[in-house]
Amino acid sequence: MQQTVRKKPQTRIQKQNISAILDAALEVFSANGFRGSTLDQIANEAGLSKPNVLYYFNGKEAIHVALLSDLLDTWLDPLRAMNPNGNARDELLAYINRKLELSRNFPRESRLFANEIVQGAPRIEEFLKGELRILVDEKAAVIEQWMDAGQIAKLDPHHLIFSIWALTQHYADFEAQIRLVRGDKIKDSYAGAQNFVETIFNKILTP
Amino acid sequence: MQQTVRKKPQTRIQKQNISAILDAALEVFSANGFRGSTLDQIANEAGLSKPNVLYYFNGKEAIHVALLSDLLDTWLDPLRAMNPNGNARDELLAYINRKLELSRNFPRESRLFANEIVQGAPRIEEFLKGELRILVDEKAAVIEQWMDAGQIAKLDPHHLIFSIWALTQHYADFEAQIRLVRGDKIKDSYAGAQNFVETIFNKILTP
DNA sequence: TAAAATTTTGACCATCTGGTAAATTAGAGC
DNA sequence: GCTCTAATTTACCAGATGGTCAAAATTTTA
Repeated sequence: MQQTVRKKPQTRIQKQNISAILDAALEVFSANGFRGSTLDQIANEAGLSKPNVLYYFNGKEAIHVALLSDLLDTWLDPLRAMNPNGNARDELLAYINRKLELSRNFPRESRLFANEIVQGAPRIEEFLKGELRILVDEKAAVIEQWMDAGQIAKLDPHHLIFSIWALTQHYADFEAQIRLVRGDKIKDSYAGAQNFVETIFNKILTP
Repeated sequence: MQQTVRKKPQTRIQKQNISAILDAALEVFSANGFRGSTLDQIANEAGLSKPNVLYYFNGKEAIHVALLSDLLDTWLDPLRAMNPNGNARDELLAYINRKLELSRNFPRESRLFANEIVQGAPRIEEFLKGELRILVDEKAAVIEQWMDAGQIAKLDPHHLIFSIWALTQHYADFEAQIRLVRGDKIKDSYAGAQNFVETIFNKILTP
């Protein structure tokens, strides 16, 4: 029973195929959701046969879990990196920029996440009300202190965090909408995004 | 061949069952996406048998199309209602409030839409690059005039519209995340949302 | 290079799922 | 009531899909 988590070190072939499967699965799951994706699609995308894919993972669900576990970890990083002792505005704008960069560089991961949440987050409920909630509450408290100290405008810190998520992830999750509405006029959906987001948050945070 | 669109007037039973099917389908599709939903689920939710559902609609796709057609029409209304001759700030804030109300009152519709977009908008591509694009470009021009006239801050009007969508729809589409992250502390995901959104857009629009 | 371990494949299966056809039941109009 | 139409059900089917298994092919190791 070979799995991603194993005692023995991975062989060359294992490393290569497991990463090919995960990449293929990310492509397929992010574009079709869990139920909308088939093992055949994933196997095809990975250039392997279906039984061969199942040789490396215990099932469709296991691939999805492996993908999400990898993702959730990195998903917290930008928020975690916000320094309570730094300058309020700088820290928040840096966070916003990290989040926007994440959307830009990992749109498939963002959409994988979005698919989960839109459909009620059945598979990441524990993460959301566990790790994420603790981190958010902690950072919301930090933001509130900054506000109380008059460094930035007084706002609901939780809503502020949500608004950052909404705006930054929108560019990845709703990329299709932006692309089609903007048409061929715009080649890059992110064109002007960083500048715009930075501008409005500067205004929002000004007391 | 009975369809939603028919010459003969609908009978009492038809009206009742078609609306039951559409409501059930909205519930199921918005929670699972198109491929993730089954006719059995819809039939079950509607309290009918599967063949009975197919007596009223030509197939799974037809139900989905009927649902989306109904939706797309109302989706444009808030933006359409923005009056070029009105006061810039009032018009934009009114639009934002209408959009937020729509999310609050029709979260399933919002998620049905979100599911489509996240997965690449295969079924509403024509709408997005047709009707929606025309309306958006038209309203973006209006906003730009307001900006040029100094009524509101100079920003990219398209990005401004996207940011309104991102923020208002976030409360419906990512409701699961908000609910789980906030925990039992908050009963209503929209608590404080209107106040927050209005506050930040007031700041954003101030020259 | 031969044995051992790993990797890949082809042939299958059980279940799910969208959809159909014919027969049966219920309703509306007279 | 009687007839005609509308509505519903029962029994299916064909294809898709997740998954299994044993045999074959390949790679690694001794």
